[in-house]
This record gives sequence, structure tokens and C-alpha cells, in this order.
Amino acid sequence: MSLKFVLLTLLDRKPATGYDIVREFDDAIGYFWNASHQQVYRELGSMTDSKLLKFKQIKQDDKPDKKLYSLSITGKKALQAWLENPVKIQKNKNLLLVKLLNTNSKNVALMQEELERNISDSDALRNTYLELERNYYSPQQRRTLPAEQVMIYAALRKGILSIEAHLAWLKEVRDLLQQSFGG
Amino acid sequence: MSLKFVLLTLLDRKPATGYDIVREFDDAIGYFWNASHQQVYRELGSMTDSKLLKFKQIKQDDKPDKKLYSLSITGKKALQAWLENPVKIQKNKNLLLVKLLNTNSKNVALMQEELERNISDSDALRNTYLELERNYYSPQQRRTLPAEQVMIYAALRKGILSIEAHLAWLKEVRDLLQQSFGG
DNA sequence: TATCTCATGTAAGTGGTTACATGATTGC
DNA sequence: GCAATCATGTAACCACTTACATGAGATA
Repeated sequence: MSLKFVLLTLLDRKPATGYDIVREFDDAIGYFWNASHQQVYRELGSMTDSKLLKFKQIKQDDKPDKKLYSLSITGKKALQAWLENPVKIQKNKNLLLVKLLNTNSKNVALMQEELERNISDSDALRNTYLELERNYYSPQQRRTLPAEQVMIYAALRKGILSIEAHLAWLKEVRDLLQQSFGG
Repeated sequence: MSLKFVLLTLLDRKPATGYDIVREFDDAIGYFWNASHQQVYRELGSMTDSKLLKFKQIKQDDKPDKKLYSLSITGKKALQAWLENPVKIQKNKNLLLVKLLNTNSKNVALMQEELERNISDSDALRNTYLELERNYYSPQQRRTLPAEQVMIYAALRKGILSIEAHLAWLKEVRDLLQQSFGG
């Protein structure tokens, strides 16, 4: 149900092929949404069946044919209707926390390892995001950012703030473990 | 796949009925996991079929019969094996951001409304969490917290840090909108 | 000769939501 | 009399993942 609106949003901004969209998931917007190519192609198919999308078959000499999708009138209306509806707050399920709930005096070491791994992974991701920000959204670049790009920057900021909060939490948990079970 | 390990974790801590678990999702651990009663009962059934769980049928005079579930030996092994495997970093999909990507000069007002609604909802949730922390995890209470309760507190901290990061982001977005589209 | 990019799909299985369904007891 | 609590489930549908599958051209 959600992917449908993601695709409507992306295709409303710019017509694209399934392949293009998958690539966007892999890089540009991957830090707040992603979907496998299988899911994307299937969804594009079913949205076309239900008249939300149309496509042009484009022949290419050097590369395989492709289908360039865009919104139909029905699709535009569906998107507009969705925009006018409030979104619900989402709960994020946290498997790491489930794992940590199993902590006891016998397996603390295991949990501490897991925590350290998560801390360094998260830190690496944080650095990746911060580098993107430095490279593409310096204060100067931001001043001349076209309006339709602003929310792409907002997406990156969401990634940064989330990962930093996560990292801070991981470190708190490390301290809690230390205090309760010793190190 | 995830719910399975949540149930193993909860039932390893303490045998319970489907009903008990649903109630836990509604209150105690609802800020980091939840599942509908339908899902819980179905999963308990299929985990019993695959020998991860066993149950005792308990007759009650005043109330309906109930099934008290607990881990089988196989279940304990499955949980242990899972604990020894690293968890993957999870991406959180963000529908609000998808919506905001649709911002243009014609619908800024709509988006600003949505943002304000999210800000006040998030702020309310934040206050709920902070009150829980004040009531159940004051510094004194925390000093005498039994080890098996520590991660329950960690769960609450995760809720607090996440909602605060989200709130900070919402306010950043409000400013970005203001700067790019005027208010 | 092997891997990468472009480009599209099917099939099977698992995970999750929404709607429908029952029935006794307790409290207002 | 009505709603809430206790207690369990089925059925249909939608969302998502993993594995399987093809095939041409470009690059190393």
C-alpha cells in the first residue's frame, strides 16, 4: 500500500522506468526508502492494470527496450487524494532491542559484542551521510537549492538525525549493560 | 520472521497466553513492538506446529479456558542460535517524507498543516514517554532496577530518543519549508 | 573469458492487516 | 441494558523477500 504512493510520487516528479526507480532506491533516496526490483516491477504492473499509470514502450538500438511510466489522470487524482489525508505515526520495530531483552549474566559478552558491532556500523553509516551532506549540501549550495530539491535534502537530514539518535541510544545501552552486569 | 523471535523472547522470560502477549504489546512494550491479536494467535499456532512451543490447557471456572505457552527444547535452541547471529541494520521507511516530496508552491499550506499536526502528535507522544520515565524510572528506582528489567528501560529510552530526533527533524523541515516557499 | 550495466520479469513463501466471528463474566 | 474484559480463532487480502530466469552490449 505504501510503495504505491512512493511510485506515484516519484513518477509525478519525473517519468521513469522500473530500472530507474530501483537505481534511485539504491542511491539517491535509499536512506529513507527502498524496494527490490521484483517488488517495483510487480507494483508498476498492477498499478498499470488498475489505470493509475500508463507507459510508453521505447525502442533502443544498443540497449534493451524499456517502458517509460508516468501518471494517468486517475493516478494524479489518487495522489492528490492521498496528499489530503493525514499520515499516521509509524512505530518502528526494533529487532536489536528484542535481542537485548534476552540479556542475562551468561550472555552479556555476546550482547556487548553485538552492541559494539552496531555502534561501528552505525557510525560508518553516519559518516557516509555526513559526507553526502558536505559534498552536496554545503551552506552555499543550499542557498541556491531549487525548491523541488529541498525535500531530498530533508530526507538526508532525517537519515542523519535518526542515525545519530540511534547511535546515542546504543551508547546509553552500553553504559546500562556495564552498570548492571559489569564489564 | 521477526515476530517469531519476539514471541520466543517473551515466552522465554515468562510463559504466557496469547492474550497476555497482546496486552504486553498494548502497553509495556508497545513503544518498540506491536502485533495484532490475530497475528499473535496465528504465529503461536504455527510455532506450536513446528515444535518451537508447547502449551498447557488451563481450565478456569469463572473465565474461559486458556493456553499457557512456553518454549520447547527446540525453541530454546532456536532462540539461542538467533542470539548468536548478528542483526542487520534496519531502514525505516518514512511515509511522511514521501508525502513531503510532493511539496510545491500550490500545496505548501497543506504540507505545513500536516507538519504541525505531526509536531503536536509527536510532542504528545514524547510527553507520554517522559512521564513514564519519571514515574517508573527515577534515578532512585533505577539504582535498584533488577537486571532483567534493564532492557525494558532501554526500550523506553529508545522510544524517547527516537521521538525526540523525529521532532527535531520535523522542526527543521518546518524551517526549510518556510525558507523555500515562504509562509 | 568474466563481470558489470541495462532491462525485464515469474514463482514461492513469509509477514502483516482488516474484517468477521463467538461467548461468558463483570461493572456501571 | 450496554460496554468492557477475558479468551480464542478463521478468511481474505495486501506487502515484502528470496530465489530463479533471460539476454544483449560494454569493459577489464
